[in-house]
Amino acid sequence: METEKPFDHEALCRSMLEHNSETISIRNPEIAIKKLTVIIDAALRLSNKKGFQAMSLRDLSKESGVSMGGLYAYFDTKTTLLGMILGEVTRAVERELSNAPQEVAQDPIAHLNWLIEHHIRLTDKMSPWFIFAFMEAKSFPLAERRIATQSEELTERYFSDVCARAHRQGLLRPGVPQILPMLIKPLIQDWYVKRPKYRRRGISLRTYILSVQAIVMAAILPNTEALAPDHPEVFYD
Amino acid sequence: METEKPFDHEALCRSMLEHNSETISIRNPEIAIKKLTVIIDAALRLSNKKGFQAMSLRDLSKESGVSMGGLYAYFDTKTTLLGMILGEVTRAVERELSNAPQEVAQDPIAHLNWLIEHHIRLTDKMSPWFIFAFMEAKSFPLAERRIATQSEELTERYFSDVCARAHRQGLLRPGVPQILPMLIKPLIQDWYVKRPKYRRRGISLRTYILSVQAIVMAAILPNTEALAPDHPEVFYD
DNA sequence: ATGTCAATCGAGCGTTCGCTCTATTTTTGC
DNA sequence: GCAAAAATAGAGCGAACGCTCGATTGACAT
Repeated sequence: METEKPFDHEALCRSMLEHNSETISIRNPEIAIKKLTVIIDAALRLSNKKGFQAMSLRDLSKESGVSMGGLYAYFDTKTTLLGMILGEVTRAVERELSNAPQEVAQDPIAHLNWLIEHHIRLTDKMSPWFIFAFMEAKSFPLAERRIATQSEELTERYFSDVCARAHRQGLLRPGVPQILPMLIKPLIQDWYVKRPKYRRRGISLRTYILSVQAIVMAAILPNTEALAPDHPEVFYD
Repeated sequence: METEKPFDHEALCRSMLEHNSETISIRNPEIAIKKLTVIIDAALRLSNKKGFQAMSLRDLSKESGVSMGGLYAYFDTKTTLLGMILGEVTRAVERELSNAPQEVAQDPIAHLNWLIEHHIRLTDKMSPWFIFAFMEAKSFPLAERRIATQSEELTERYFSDVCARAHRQGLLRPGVPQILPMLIKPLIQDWYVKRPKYRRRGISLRTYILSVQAIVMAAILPNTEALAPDHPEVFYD
């Protein structure tokens, strides 16, 4: 069973190897990256199907084609494997969302739309990773859960900072809920958390992004009429 | 102050007993309800802390104070226990959201606000149940997962029906995303999925409800300026 | 060819799992 | 007050778990 190749899976595993070199006992990086890719791929597939706890290492061995002993050359504990995947997700978010283009970052409204679009696109490309991080967060050991919480708060700060800047510049209409920045994340998350539903209904990634942007813009901008002249297919007629 | 308690665990467990009488071998209903309440209470506590799969029946026995053999008087399989809880959640949603007051149901906008408020309040009162259903949905066996999916679609239809009615009556502004009804659910879910965060920041239930309503109203109504004259504490100054 | 070491394997270890079953205690009917 | 019935307890069963480790393979320098 072969699934579609995710976004630069190999590059993610290379980064993963660098950040976990002390627990990975394989010396040859080429071999390590190739095999790590196979293992992580299988782990995400199995884990997202029936849960990380329910995935046994014998399942993982069978699905990846790597023996039990082979697996333990890449992690010393099942929990370590979990932490390795989580770490890669948080790194990706920080890497992708922190560097908005200069001309976008100057305008808070454009910046907010940029954050929404790129966050959704990132979670789309890395959806198995984000599904994993979201669903298994509660079973993390305390240390790893702290990291997850901080990552979540970082993401939210991107939104709240840009909203605060917009507010300071007088760009917000009256009556914008103070918790709006907290509610952007769940709007974004729904794309990968309930992805089969959107696929079933034929909702495209582009439509989804435009819709979330439209909702957030309607919530914060004074003049909402001028919003959606292009893209008529996205909206009620 | 006399409070009707439609949502306390005992009433839910009574309903649960009625709907699972064939798998529960206890004859005396009083005993059954009392003990079932203790068991379910413990099961939700343990399961929401570390996941249903990770909760062993020995854990559950210890936490609830009921012996292993005692537990199996109430379910024949661990999976059955999962299904019993899920069934009660779906029944509660259907029961609570299907009967809006006549005067509310006549106005689509008022109806939508009513649905938002009552859905959030329901999930608040039954939050351990909803957290359980949300987090463990993927580990359901196929049959139970079908039920969960149908329940999810039913909830969404409440929103999409009322939006369609509003649209037919010409109450929507131009540029309302067609997938907006799908995105109301995640806005509602965030209250219980990330409840500790909202508690940590001192966000009240009332503030949360008003905020979600404000965002949805801003997304669909032509004239959004008149929205939030009362409740100034909820919004940006 | 041979010695060396990284890479790989999978049977086996101790533990814990879901679940059962008999023994025991508590409640009920008269 | 005492059988009969209902409710409860927890040791025990086979299976599956996370994890280990000595045996085996493959690659390469000499």
